[in-house]
Amino acid sequence: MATINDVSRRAGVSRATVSRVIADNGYVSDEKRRLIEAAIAELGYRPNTMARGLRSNRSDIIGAVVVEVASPFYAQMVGGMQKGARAAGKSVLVASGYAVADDEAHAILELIDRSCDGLVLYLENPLRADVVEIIRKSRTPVIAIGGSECPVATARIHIDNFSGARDAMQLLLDNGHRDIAYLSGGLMYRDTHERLRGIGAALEAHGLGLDDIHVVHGDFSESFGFDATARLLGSGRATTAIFAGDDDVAAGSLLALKQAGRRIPEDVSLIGFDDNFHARHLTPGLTTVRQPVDEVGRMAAEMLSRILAGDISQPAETTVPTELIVRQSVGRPARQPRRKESIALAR
Amino acid sequence: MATINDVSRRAGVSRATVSRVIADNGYVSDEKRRLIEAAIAELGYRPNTMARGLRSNRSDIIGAVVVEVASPFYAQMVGGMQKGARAAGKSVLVASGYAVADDEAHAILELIDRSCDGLVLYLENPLRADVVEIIRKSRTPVIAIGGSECPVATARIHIDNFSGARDAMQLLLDNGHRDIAYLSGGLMYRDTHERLRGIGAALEAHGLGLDDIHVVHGDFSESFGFDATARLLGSGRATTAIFAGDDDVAAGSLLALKQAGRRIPEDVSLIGFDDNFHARHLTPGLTTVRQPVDEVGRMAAEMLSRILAGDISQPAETTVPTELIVRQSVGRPARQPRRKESIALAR
DNA sequence: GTGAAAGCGCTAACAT
DNA sequence: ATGTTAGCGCTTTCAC
Repeated sequence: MATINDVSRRAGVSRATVSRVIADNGYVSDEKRRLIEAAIAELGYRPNTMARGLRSNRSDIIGAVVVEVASPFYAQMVGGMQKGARAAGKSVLVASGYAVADDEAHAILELIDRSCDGLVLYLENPLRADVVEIIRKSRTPVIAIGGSECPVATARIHIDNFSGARDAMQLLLDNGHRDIAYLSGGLMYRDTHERLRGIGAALEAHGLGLDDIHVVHGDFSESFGFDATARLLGSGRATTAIFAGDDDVAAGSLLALKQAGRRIPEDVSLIGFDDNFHARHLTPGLTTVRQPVDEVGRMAAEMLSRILAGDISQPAETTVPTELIVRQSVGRPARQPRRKESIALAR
Repeated sequence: MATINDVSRRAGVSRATVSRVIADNGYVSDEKRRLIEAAIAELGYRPNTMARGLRSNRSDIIGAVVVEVASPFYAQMVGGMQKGARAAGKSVLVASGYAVADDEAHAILELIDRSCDGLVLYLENPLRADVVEIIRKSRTPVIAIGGSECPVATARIHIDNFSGARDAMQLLLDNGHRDIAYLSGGLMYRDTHERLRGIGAALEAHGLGLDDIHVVHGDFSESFGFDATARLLGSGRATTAIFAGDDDVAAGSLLALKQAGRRIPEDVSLIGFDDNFHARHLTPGLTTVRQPVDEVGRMAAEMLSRILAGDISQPAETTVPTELIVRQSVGRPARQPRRKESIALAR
């Protein structure tokens, strides 16, 4: 492999001048520039990223920690980051934190060790103290997305779970539902709390409170959706609508409803969260709340690039709106002999 | 940030000895080792990967090019690679090639420039000649997965599309179907050809040939599935079973069938390929062929690690089996007045 | 505008 | 078993 030395010799200039051409900074006369470019082409020279990084202390790599790259949600986010990073001539190195504190710590350390210029962190656990220390020392800018608190974040991108959940709940209420179950994700997630607040706000607007619906806590998984729904149906509780913590939960819930012979939305309405790839492929199409995941990823990478370029005029906190996607899984509840007021309330 | 110099000074040894401890090679007395480890801990020393890489010409990074990280199929594959790489203490740097020759070339060059120790390539286009040259020169080992030819591959992992397609077609034939449409992916993919061969083999075993079914060429997309199926139905052609090129195509096909009021599998049977996440969530559950994508990713990373460790006893070519996943979308065709032999043949 | 010189932090011969 | 030495390929003052 040709080195910068070979190029400089061939072009009859010093290494410094070649360096100026590659990095495209400093003054170089047109003549020498042409000579150098010719030499580069002839030799098939490619700058050595390691040597560059060692010397300049930059790697042009953005490190990203997500919960699990293999899952569509995060994969899309990473895809967005790649696009944003590419525009700035940077690459993305991803590590999965598997929502486990030590794995997350491990992932971050790995990225720091690789001299990532900046980090995008989607964590599910509070940062381990030693990791906080190391990030601080390394002076690496950090963009925190959603998830848990992050004391080292230079900026934060945050999906508007509050409004998303509020809109979803409002849709159910506006349709006349009053016997509603919310299959919530775990309380360790900030998302969960925010969504609960959003749900509370929607209920309040209808003169109700969280106590008036049935909240079940579990996790963001299909099996939770299935089990919780099966239990719900078995309990004999009147439920005309289910709000699932996310689309995976909704998929499980849907399966349980179908197995129990319930029609959707005639017997039970169902609404999800995320607008996963499969949401529209469920039958009926799942009404849900879209989180603009790819866009969030792109934004994170772009923000980081700007920060790295020395642009400090970054808002510390950005909120990205969600969008209600109406498909076929929500309808009006059937007349319910057991609760007269539900008819009265349904305009 | 502390350097190896700080550590050596603090421990009262030479840098070389510290290096031996970090890299865990060469002889170091227990006493000095203890001293060094203490110094490392006290200083919070972390080796600089760039310096290391520059000197040793290894990066412990595996580069991967897939079609598109954001898509669930490749995301899972990358997830598998991460797992395999992690076991060997390596990281995975992913780039997307978007199935565009120049993007693929660009992605590979980027990974090579980053001094990846090895590459895992899932490409959809023949390698550009200059890229072949550069990979050769860099002497980077390459694992090629599926897709197109790759003249620089050290080893090849290959999903058994032939058997998968053969099994799927056989299922249809065994169920008594004779009026079958195959909604194929593009002919530029090796996968497509192999599946066609598999289909041919199944047909042959039943005394038939490819001419006896209706093959439509398109791409691996939901919209192709929808359009092709709509056209099929509009043509008045008798079709009792549709074999979709992949599960996305199947999803589109299913939608078109439902919109046309066809019952699945009573009126038309449907089979897919991939076993995507949503395959089981379609209604009815989609019978399909599972490709063990994550496992392929893991294998690729492990193989590469072994090759990098100097283990040459690698089989040059590995084939990973597919698995027929039987759900509810395939059944026996209804009696067909138009073709008596289809009843006779169905044992 | 260009070159000379000095290292970035580490590893790998080689010597002891 | 440990230290000495000589760079890996590049960038960046600092002169001129």
